[in-house]
Amino acid sequence: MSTRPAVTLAQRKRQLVSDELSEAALQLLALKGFDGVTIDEIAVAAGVSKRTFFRYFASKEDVVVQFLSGMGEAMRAELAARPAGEPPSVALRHTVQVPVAECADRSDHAERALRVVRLILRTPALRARFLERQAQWRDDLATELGRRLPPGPDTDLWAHLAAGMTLTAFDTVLRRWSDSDGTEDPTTLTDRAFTLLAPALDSGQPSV
Amino acid sequence: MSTRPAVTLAQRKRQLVSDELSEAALQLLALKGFDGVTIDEIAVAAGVSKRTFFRYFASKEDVVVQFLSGMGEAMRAELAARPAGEPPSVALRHTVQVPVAECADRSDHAERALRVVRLILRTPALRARFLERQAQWRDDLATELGRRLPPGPDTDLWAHLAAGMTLTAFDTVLRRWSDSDGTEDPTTLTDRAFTLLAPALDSGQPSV
DNA sequence: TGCCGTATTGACACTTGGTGTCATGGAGGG
DNA sequence: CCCTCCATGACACCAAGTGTCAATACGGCA
Repeated sequence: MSTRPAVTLAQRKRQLVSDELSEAALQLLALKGFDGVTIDEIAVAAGVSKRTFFRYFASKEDVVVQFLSGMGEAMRAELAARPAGEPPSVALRHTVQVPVAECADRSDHAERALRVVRLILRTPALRARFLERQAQWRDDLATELGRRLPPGPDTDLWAHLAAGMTLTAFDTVLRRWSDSDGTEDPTTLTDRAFTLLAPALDSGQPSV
Repeated sequence: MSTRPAVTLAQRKRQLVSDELSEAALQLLALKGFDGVTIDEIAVAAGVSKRTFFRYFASKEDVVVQFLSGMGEAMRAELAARPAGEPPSVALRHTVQVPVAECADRSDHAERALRVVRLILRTPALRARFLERQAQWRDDLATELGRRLPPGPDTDLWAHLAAGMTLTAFDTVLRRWSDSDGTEDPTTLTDRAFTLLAPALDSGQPSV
């Protein structure tokens, strides 16, 4: 066959185990709550040993949070791709819409996302990890925003605040979406949020 | 003697143990890092058993985070005390200045605060707990803001976003203060941040 | 003064999260 | 056919928390 497959069999096997673990964990956690499930249970359910679990995930929180891992990079990439002349409020709104759209579309994937988000928001340990991850995204967005601006004394401060407002909007939308059990449309919610934020995002830029 | 002292001897003893524990923990954690200190060490240093430690603090993180526990309530109270007619940006700026002022004043208390904040910001587990606590404060500020506004369809959304912006400003100021080793003045930093946020805080209120 | 209910504590055992180490076994390459 | 690499499981181990129980000290009361 192909002498040099783009993805080796070992890699696919690894992915398979990871998926199995993820699946088992989400199933059990949603069913019995975060503290009601031990890692041994998850590992056994996935047909591996506890030690192997920790070769795929750094912690119990990690299984859940890694489910949303792509969002940060997706947002950063979207922001980087927005045209330079675009007003910040528009660029950032589109940035947030990227992960939000994943929740908005009506598919089994979206339904699973709702379950995960609900689990995160109502479990303090998970919520804490999620916020930590958000803080990381905030820094990434801030540096990306810094690239779009002429350097000035308040540029860095403004970038961090703007990134913070953006993530605040994201977090708020996510919570309302979760609390409403997915009935509220996160896309229009995001638009409304950015209407409120726009004055600061667009006119608040430092005047040297 | 007084037949019914306002604070009993038992209560004072409890406070004493708590202080001793806090002191020992902060000392050791700042010295050897969060993961470099076991709870046994802290307990022994304070002259109690590990079991007693957990009767005063829920977790290792809790010792540190509880050090800042007053801030949330102080902010909520300050916001509640601001005059009703005051523009949101002014009221919220003063709200943030309350905890910031504790860092700004040049005293041994402020120096200790700097050590604690630095420890929190550079320790992922502590940072996560701190963000969790901030999320709580955000909800509190949001409900307090809701009281100042006429009820409308976007009032709740606006309140959460405004509270989020406020806490973002707080977090950003804290980080710059910590990164600059306390040389940057957090008070003026806060003022600058709210100058940037004011357009959204004051004009962004929902029109029905 | 002597007794009793209550709160604090230390000791101990136990569960669970998380890590280091090693031996095994299977897949693929020469 | 052998050799190397990598994933895995088994095991021991540490540290975070928690439940339980006995001892002790405090405060009220007769």
